[in-house]
Amino acid sequence: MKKFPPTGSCPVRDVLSRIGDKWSMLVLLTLHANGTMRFNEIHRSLEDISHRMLTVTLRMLEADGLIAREVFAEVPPRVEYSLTERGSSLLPHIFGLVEWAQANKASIFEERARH
Amino acid sequence: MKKFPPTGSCPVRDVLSRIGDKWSMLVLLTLHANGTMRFNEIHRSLEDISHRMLTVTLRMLEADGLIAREVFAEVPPRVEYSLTERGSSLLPHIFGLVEWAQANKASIFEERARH
DNA sequence: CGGTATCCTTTGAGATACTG
DNA sequence: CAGTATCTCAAAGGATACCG
Repeated sequence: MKKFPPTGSCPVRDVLSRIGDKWSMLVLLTLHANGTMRFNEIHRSLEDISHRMLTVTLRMLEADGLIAREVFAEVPPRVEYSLTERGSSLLPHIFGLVEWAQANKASIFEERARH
Repeated sequence: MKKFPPTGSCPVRDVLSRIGDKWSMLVLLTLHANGTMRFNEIHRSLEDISHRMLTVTLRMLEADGLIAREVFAEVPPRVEYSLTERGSSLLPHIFGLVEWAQANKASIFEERARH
């Protein structure tokens, strides 16, 4: 029988658990859709993310090398975020999920209603 | 600017948040790898999932029509789980993510170490 | 503007015990 | 064997206030 070891010993589970959090995919999607964006642009694009969680999520994505952060020494300050190569390489797979969800959402909601 | 509306109004976010939880993908993966499985087989396959969370996850996947649950009226009881058509149709996209994670895990861990 | 820091609430999830 | 119920705790995440 094929087994799936605990998170601590499985790098794949580790990596996927990071992008599988509440906000990471959405940040990646909006950066892909809109190109380089400033902090508050991303904030407005996602609407219901809190200030704090946007910072946390951006830091995570940056630490994993999925997005790039560029600070401009201006007043008022300007910080721009964009997808890295690695971040871009992940996006087709996210789109795969999104398209599947779009194609299946109707029947899934029907199914739930029966339960 | 392209926007990404809140979960309550976005069916895609809703659907993806269900399979993006801690265990759903792993259950789907093990059912795909091993075919029809009993409750305790899945439990052993995942190793670190709790009894309770396995039940909860299975109920969710069943409610969304991604897995099928068949109860046999025997003593001791036997319950078998298997992927549905819809569940199977999701798997290629999960594999896309897994392969991406496998290909990128090494450089991601390096990147994290620098931060 | 783009953050940090703090506090507080909500959710996720494990442990344990009990049941048909 | 395959659950359900309860209890508990840790982690995620929101609100708010303050800072360079």
